[in-house]
Amino acid sequence: MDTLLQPKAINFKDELNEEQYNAVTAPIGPALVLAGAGSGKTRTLTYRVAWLLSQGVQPWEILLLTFTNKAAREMLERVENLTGVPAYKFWGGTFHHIGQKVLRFQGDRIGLERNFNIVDAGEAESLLGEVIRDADPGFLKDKNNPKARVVSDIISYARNTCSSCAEVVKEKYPYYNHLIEKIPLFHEKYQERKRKQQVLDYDDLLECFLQLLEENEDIAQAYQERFKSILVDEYQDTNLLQAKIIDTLGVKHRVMAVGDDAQCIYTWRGADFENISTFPERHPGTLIYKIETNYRSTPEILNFANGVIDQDVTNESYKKILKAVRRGKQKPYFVATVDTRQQAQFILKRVQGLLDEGYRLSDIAVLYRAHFHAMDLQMELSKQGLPYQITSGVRFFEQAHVKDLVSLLRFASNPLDEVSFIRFSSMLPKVGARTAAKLLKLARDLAKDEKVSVFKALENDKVTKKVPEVAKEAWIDIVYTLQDLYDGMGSIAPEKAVELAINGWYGDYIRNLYTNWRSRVDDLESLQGFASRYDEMTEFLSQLMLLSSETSDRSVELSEDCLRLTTIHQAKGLEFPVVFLIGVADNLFPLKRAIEEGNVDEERRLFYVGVTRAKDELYMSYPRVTTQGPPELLKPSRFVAEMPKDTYESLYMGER
DNA sequence: AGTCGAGTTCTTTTT
DNA sequence: GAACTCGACT
Repeated sequence: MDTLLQPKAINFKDELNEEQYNAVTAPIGPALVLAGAGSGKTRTLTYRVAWLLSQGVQPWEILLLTFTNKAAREMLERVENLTGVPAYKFWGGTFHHIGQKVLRFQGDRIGLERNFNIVDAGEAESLLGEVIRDADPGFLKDKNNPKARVVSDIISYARNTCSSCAEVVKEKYPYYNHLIEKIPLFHEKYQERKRKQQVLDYDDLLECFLQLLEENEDIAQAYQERFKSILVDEYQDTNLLQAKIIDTLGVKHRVMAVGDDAQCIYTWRGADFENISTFPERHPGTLIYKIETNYRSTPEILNFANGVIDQDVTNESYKKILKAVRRGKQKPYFVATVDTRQQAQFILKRVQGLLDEGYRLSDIAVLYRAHFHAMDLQMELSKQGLPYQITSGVRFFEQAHVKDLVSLLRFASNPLDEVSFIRFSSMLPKVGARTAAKLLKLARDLAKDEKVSVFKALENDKVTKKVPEVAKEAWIDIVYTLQDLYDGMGSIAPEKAVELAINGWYGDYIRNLYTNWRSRVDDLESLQGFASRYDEMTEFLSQLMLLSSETSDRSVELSEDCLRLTTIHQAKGLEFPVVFLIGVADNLFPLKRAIEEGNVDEERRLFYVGVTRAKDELYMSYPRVTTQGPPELLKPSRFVAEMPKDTYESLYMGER
């Protein structure tokens, strides 16, 4: 009977090693899979899904939670290839994505409208800034007080760790102890303000999700019954809030958590690998599976990696030693260069050598701790005309012109969203946040009195006469665009809406504002292309806000074969035949700030993640002098210095 | 009161 | 390069 539903016959025993096979075929029930780097974690998860299907579990009864959008996409793609079951049939995505989806349907139970908007970190910060200015006008002017950014960090950390702002201040920001009353107050006002505007920040997507489940027994039960199996990837990087969501959803003891405590690199966002060690207590009957065979790297690289993580003393709970199966080649290189320019030249030269040996550019990745470490390298690459793809700080959807345009759509979709209103209004001459807020209030009052929509009220004389003279013409144009968008909100597709907005006032505006308006219009057109993938406005807008990993690398899209530059955080889960780790010096990696704050162990785990991305060859390098800021002499990173000398090979460039 | 432009400083990691 | 500050201008 169960063979009827089995889409493709898979011989699990033949295609997996014993460790993987045991985890994949674990009985349905709570399970913890401790999978070391390069041990085939994704493969295990993919086959687990296939195995569940073979046991008669339906795709929509499986929930797959990942940490990034990319991971979710890749995983489901592999499942589709393996089983033939299309990816969309599963519930899969980031915690934020799933939270958004559930809240869209059932958020009304906790006071959310269906068309709530999502604000990104920057918008959340400026909203908080406004709240603070309202509650305490002098606060941000005082240099001794934290900036809105820092207050935002404190609040966010508290929310993600399910603790109070007061506790976070006490433990992580003792020098702000005198603000221990104020910050919770800001927090409270901030929550109110968001709710009033029907906007959610990233943390809300998790927090409200949990709240919904906790306060509504029937909804919680429905999901608990629905999901026969919940798979969680990168479990070591979940925070307490996420762990609670999983525990609530998986109360029927059906969670399989997959992770590696040695790769926990998100504690700054509240991740807590204790979630792993206490998992068996919270899920009685948990079976534990260890996968330690590494298929990725050469023994030399693994030996080095094992040594790196061995120095981490905080983390003894589930010690793993990765076992290599590959044959050796050569030890990792550690190269000292004179400065960042020479470091760049070294990489270019070595890349050329690798190409001669038969590697392709796409086999090679350059990894670093922070984006700005790669600045010189970028310049050198451009100069030499070597194609590269960088997943850089500024992401496609975060570019100003994209956000400007989207703010029109967002306001049309949710007219309570003041953040968006202020954004597009501020583009007008002589209009800033204050004037915009005033105009909106005026229009709202008017709409209420005369029982018309806000969009109609915006064109009323009483409002327009408060618009600065120079901005009047543009104002009317915007209002018409908004009205068109609003009228079509229920009926027109997102693609059409984007088109409407581009052809309206905004299209003219950027042509006059930017000299490179051509490429900006191109961006907006690709946004339109992206919109065509969605039928519903709210879905499209949410995706925009949650898909930050979509990058703005239009210059290289043409050539597939190019060098990859990324931060280690973004390289998590990826592998490359050849890896260059740059900036491997104390104060760069580990970062100065991390040393000062005593977070070296997290940096070490991050270093470990970087090292274990490499399959065949690993090059670590550092500049002896940095000219970023005041010139400074750098020493080799302690992560390398503390290693036995015979685990790597030192090279020296330039004069001593 | 609020906007604008010039000049200055400092860059972590992500949903 | 962006985010901030400061002083001038409307």
